[in-house]
Amino acid sequence: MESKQVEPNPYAKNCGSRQVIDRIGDRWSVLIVLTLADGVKRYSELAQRIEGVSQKMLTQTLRGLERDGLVTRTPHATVPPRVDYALTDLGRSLLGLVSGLEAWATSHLGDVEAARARYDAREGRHGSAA
Amino acid sequence: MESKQVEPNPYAKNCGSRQVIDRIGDRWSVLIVLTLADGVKRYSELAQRIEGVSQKMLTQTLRGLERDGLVTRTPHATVPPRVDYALTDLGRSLLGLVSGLEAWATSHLGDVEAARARYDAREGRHGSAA
DNA sequence: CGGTATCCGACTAGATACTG
DNA sequence: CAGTATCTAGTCGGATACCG
Repeated sequence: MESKQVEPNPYAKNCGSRQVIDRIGDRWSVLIVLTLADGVKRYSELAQRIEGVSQKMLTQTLRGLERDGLVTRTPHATVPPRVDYALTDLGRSLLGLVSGLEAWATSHLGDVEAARARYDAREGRHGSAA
Repeated sequence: MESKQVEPNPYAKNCGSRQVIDRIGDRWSVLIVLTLADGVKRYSELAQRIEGVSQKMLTQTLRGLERDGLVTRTPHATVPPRVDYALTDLGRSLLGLVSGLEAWATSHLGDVEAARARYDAREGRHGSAA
């Protein structure tokens, strides 16, 4: 078989690496992975910890992460029911990157907000007072 | 709720750091920053290099990045017109992270695809054929 | 060339109601 | 407790048309 393995290129629209970037970029994925950083969590813990996520989005994102092999889902047949979520090795391999993202967001938030304020102030003077 | 300056916390829905994560997470933002990594580019070069982006999304994302202080926009009053885009220092500070993202996506693409195939195969046996 | 404005369809995400 | 199903509003994003 001579199907050449071209290197993954996120600029190419058909390349799967773009899907991977999409998943990482997902607003809830990042927060979920971050929340699972310090160990296994149950569904309700995630829901509580991640402010503003709806049940639908939480479940949906969790399923996506599970599908991509980043988290494991472990249901317990107890009553009341209980489901545990944890990072896989693959998920953990992403942790450094994701917490780097959080760190960047946290430390450069001020810069970004200042830049926005500057830009928005500029909007007003398009040549005429508005 | 809280006018006190608490430390940025992406879990809190009102915290700006979530907006920052959103911007980074944006599918086109990542690709644009990556494309600008090796220097200034003009609008048409970006459009060409980033496959599948529409003019609307390219301009819109570029404006967002400019507003957030990550890229500069430099129009030249020549004919035909020409606009150059480049990363700011802030934008460059993000480069390591973003290319780390690309590297992760590239190197773990196979794992993710395998996990997906495994998961999807599982779907078929929910107890009923479908 | 490098946009902007508008229209409109497709997908997203939230609220709600119900189930194992 | 941990979901699933459904409905719907809002947003996103592509195509098109036109301007500086």
